[in-house]
Amino acid sequence: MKKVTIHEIAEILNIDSSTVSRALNDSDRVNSKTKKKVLKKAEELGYRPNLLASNLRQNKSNTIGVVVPRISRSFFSSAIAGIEEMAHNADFNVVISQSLEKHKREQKIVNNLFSNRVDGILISVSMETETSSHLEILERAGVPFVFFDRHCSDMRNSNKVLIDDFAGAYEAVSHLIRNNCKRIVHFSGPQTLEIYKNRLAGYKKALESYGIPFDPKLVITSNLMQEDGKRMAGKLIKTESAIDAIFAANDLAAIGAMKYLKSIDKKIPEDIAIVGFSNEPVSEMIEPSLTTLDQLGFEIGKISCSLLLDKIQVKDNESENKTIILKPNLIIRDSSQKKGSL
Amino acid sequence: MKKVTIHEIAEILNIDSSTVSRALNDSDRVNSKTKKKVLKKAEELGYRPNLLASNLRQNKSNTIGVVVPRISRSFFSSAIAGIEEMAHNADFNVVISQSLEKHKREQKIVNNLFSNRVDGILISVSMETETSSHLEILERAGVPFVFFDRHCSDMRNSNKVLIDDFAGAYEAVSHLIRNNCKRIVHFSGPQTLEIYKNRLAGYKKALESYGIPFDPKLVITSNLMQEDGKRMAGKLIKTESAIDAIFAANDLAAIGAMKYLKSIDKKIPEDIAIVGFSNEPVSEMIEPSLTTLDQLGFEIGKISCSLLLDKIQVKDNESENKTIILKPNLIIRDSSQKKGSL
DNA sequence: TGTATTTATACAATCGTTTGTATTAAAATT
DNA sequence: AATTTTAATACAAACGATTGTATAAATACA
Repeated sequence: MKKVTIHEIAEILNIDSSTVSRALNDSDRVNSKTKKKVLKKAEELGYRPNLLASNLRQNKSNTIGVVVPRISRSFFSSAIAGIEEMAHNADFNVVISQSLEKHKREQKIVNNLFSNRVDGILISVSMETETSSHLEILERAGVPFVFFDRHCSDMRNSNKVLIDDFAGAYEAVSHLIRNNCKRIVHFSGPQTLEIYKNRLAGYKKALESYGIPFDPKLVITSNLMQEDGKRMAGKLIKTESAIDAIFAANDLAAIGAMKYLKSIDKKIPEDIAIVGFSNEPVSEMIEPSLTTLDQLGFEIGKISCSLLLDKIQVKDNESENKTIILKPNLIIRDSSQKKGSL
Repeated sequence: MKKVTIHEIAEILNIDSSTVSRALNDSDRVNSKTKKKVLKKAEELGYRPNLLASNLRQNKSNTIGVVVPRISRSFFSSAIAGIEEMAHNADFNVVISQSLEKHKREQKIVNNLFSNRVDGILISVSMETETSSHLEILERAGVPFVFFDRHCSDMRNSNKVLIDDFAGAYEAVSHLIRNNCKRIVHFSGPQTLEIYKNRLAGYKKALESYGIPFDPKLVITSNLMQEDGKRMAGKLIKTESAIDAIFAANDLAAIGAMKYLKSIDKKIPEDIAIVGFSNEPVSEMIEPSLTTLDQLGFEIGKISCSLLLDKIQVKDNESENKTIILKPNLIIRDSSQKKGSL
């Protein structure tokens, strides 16, 4: 019923607890016969080390904390898979928390991770997060952290692994243009988030490159839920009859639009071509399958974790901060390829 | 750079650390003026309690551990959402781990949670897990745990919150029959798993209730991937031309079948009605939207967490173990309702 | 005024480890 | 045989909080 400690083992074997500790940690300061006795007794009693005590003493936890907006989003669960693979290889534990896009919860989580003395933190901030003040505590105490995908732009000097949203958007829109689309709508997200700003910028740049004038009426901002996609598509069809493509800043909004357009008998991609962003699993299941940008979740997870582990291991805490940028992959499916195009 | 402790605060204010501790915990044994001084200084120095030390001393962590096969499965992420809601209300923290369906990893996770002295554990076991031996350590030390959805059937007496797969399948098939379906195919899963056995049994029972003879040729077992669904549908169309409905033991296989049937111009639900199982998000996004059984992930999460919190709070550890069984909800969508039926 | 009570704080032990230093006995070296 | 070295273990102080008990000063009561 009570939890077994090294002291009990020590008492039973009539040796000191420090010897038991060293035996369990396979130190060469203890005789191999004693080691065997200790190991046997520990096994027998079902001994499990108290990591609270151990971590407290050693001032490290061999654990990294991960903070994401939602674990259910495919990009984030893939990233977590990558993080766990890398961390477990290095014999680190991983604890996962989700902010549910709330800044308050994110703040609480960071404080809690810090209070539990994790060795480092990987974070992708919530939509509500505008400043990095809740991370100051980490800087002050020298706890290394790495942003992935979403970062705090007010923090001039930080470690981050990002997706090149600009390049992704540019490629997506270029693809649409090469498929003979001329009036291309962009569904954009909250402009507080860097990523949506960059996707919008990539959209504009692509238009410019191909000599298509930018029309602000074709950019609509929302929270990019499926319902938003439907609603926005509905509004557009009424006011802008000539549109021939939609580039949505996420898949959900793209799918919402697609459903609405199908319901009013628009053909996709013949009448209106659609491209999403994120490569959610659903994007290849719907019909027509959705062209989208894969954000390399697993890859990002691995890379950012490896960067964090580097920071943790070199205690030289003034090592240069790093920014790594990955280009998303355009996955071309059926929703964007008008026949007769190249 | 160094982490702030109560001792530093004590030294600066020239008081004892025990007073600082009591001040921070708002004890009435310390003068309100002193409290204010302490709080102000703590804030100023960016003090954050060391929970390793605090939990060690108090022999509790206010944390519950959650073990699931994969966080990316919608059912599990919903369950986690339910767990977190309930836990946070009760001021408990939640740490999430995924076994990735590996028994070895599950074992490691359980040991690690125990070593970190979580107050209780919620677990849905991996596909590979056949016995409960890796949970003995919890029983021995009196750490309460609750199974949800998937449990260890070798453990005679345990706390668990389960889905009534039999009833769900029965309801799904009854629904098809009431929609004038007579030759109903069942896509079943690995018979090693309780859940698939029960779904098959529910299917049989429904047929029996409505006086439809059971035909073993209409039951096909696979791993229920999307490809399996396609393949099985293809085979069936060739050999059993009279079929008018499919009840698949998961959504993926149902969607695979649906895609194949659409590709050969079968009308759904007019020619063939389809029902899935699990209510994956994609099931309402595809067309026609898929009738399926919702497994009440959020609900299960809340209920099992509440059960666990009860066990944690009554230290009387010989309180009766509980089994709670929830009936899944049939979500009727477009894929199963033949027109002209009731 | 002297004693009892209250209030505010200090002291010290504790949680379960780890780890530097001290101790003792045995082995190796001279 | 005397001394040094090595090996194996014991002792004790940490890590940072909590908490029971002791103490001192201030207030209340007689």
